[in-house]
Amino acid sequence: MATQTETREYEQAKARVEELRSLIAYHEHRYFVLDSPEISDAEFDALVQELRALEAKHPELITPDSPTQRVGGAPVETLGIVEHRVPLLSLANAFSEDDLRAWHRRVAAQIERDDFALVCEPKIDGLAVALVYEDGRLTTAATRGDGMRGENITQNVRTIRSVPARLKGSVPPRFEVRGEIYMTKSGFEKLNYERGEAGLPLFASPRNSAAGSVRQLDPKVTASRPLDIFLYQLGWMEGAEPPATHHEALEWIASLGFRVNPNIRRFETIDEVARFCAEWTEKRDSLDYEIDGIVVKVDSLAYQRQLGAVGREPRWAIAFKFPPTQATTKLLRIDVNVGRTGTLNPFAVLEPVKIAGATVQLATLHNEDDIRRKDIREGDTVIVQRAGDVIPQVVGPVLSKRTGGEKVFRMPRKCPACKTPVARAEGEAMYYCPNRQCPAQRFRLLEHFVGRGAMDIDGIGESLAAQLMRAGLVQDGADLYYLKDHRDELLGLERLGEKSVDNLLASIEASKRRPLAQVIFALGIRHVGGEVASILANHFGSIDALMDAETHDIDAIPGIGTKIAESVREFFTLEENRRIIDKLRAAGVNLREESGGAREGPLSGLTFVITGRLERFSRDAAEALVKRHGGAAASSVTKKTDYLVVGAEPGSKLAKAQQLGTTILDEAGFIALLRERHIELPA
DNA sequence: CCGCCTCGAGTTCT
DNA sequence: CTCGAGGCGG
Repeated sequence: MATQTETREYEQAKARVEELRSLIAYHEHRYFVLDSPEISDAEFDALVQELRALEAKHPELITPDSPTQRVGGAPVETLGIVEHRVPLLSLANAFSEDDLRAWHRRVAAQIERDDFALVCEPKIDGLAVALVYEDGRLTTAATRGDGMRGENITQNVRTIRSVPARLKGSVPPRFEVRGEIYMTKSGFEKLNYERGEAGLPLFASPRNSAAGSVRQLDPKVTASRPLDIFLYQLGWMEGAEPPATHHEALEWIASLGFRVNPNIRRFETIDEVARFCAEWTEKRDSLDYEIDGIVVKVDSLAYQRQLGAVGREPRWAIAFKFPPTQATTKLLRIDVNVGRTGTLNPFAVLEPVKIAGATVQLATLHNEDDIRRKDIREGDTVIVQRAGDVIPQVVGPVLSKRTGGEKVFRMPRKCPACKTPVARAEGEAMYYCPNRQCPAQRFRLLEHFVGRGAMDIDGIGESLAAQLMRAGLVQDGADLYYLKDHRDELLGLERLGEKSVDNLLASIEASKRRPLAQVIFALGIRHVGGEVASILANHFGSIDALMDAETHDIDAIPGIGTKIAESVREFFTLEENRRIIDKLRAAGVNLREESGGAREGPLSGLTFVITGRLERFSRDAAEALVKRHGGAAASSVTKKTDYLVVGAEPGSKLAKAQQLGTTILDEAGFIALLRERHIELPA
């Protein structure tokens, strides 16, 4: 009978649907929580597709916790209100180590002992949520709200892939876990970039972005946002004995398949806690999510009960807050610099503001498109931060502080230095001053010529370079080699006595023996940096051979394409540039490759990236050492990187390497590796 | 033609 | 450190 066949098919489908759901749940856990997938993305997608097809055929098998429902249900009119069974408290803040130790003393006094354990957790800058599970299924997710009542965001939280919709094994019939929903920095950047392209208003920060995403009425919007979650506390539970300590509770939460932050540590003393806080103050930027402090909690739940709360703040926990690396200040105006290649570089002139220990007054703004994308206007109140704790950066305007008197920036039509009309090449982001005689360009070119990696002449900085040009003593780098005939004029310059003139002339003299690659680099040919200069020097062996080369001769070299070849060719066809070469030659500057450097060595085939500050040698010296022994030194971490060598205060490269699973060496490890391969270290 | 990998260029502050 | 752009393989 037909019905019998149908029933059998239905039973089979039902069984397969169940199986697929548990398979998918398992692999999602491997991928999103443990970060170690067992199957490829394509294989995973195939499982989801199969489930989707079965559900389409048998809609009655669809349940709200099915992984296919993660893309989001129907939009709602408004988010409902949820009453928290146990209020979500806020935390007292500690702004210094003293505050932290004072808190510890108060706790010790109240429980009458000082040998209690503490748990430290990075304080994620996101959105606090409470998740309620009944019979192993997620039934309610709510925002913190005012601590007593929050908004119902269950539909939206179901779209976050690392939140288990159903728990495995035997679990208490009802319990609540608490955590923080956040957006990764990389996800935020990508999202904002896409919003900019689509002409949508930008989010100010990953935190804002996460909050906005979670409070969407349409879960499909939430599903499209790169959200994730860390759980950090057991709210309440029924029908089972709760653990005795906070860290055991965390272990239990992790064992259920929730994501728990891997950087949580348990300590016995406040000294260790203080050290932990200090460490993270330094390396907070190495994570791909924002943290604004460290939460310190008393581990024992019995002590926690004994300590209780004052008002809305528990006495058993405190938030150690990092000094802010972001601040708001006024953007006074946008000025424009001219680079050595003629590029016009806009930068922000800010009302001075202290950020992370330094007073920031200037910040680069890259180009006109970037300013427009971020909608930054002159007169705006802006958020400023120090990327990697160093380089100041304008994040964006504070729209609520707009008065209407702000001015939209427009790139000047004429070069600010020489008044030549500027041009913007088709499809390029930068404006150029096309005038090769532009004084600003010549000045930057001279600075480049004497700089490190180029002719490396000590004693010429910004001010002396400017004076030499203003006095008419130097027009280009080659003129430096004729300064010895103008001793008297040199002595007439500011802050230049007999002794400094001698030193200056000596270092100019010494620079005549730089290798060919550095001379080529010093010329400042567009698209020719240190790397390309080195390739050209190796290939041609002398300036003369390079000067006489045709475009196709240069183009044929691996690593060199048409753009570079044309740029080199154009440089040497210009009379003024050939004259510079003549002057260098007449002065006795080395214009040929001294000797072919040994390329093979014990590090052949290995690629190193060096980041942070090393103790034993400068980064340049370390890179030179690697290259001298056949290795390659790259500037950014990719799949091809074999070793990341990490010094003090590393930046974002460390996170990238951890993400890719690159082997990470500290300085001692690096030195050990060199010794192992019998490489002598410089004195 | 697209996406990945490298390199080039400009930059801050102490 | 950042972004943009050149080179090149798929």
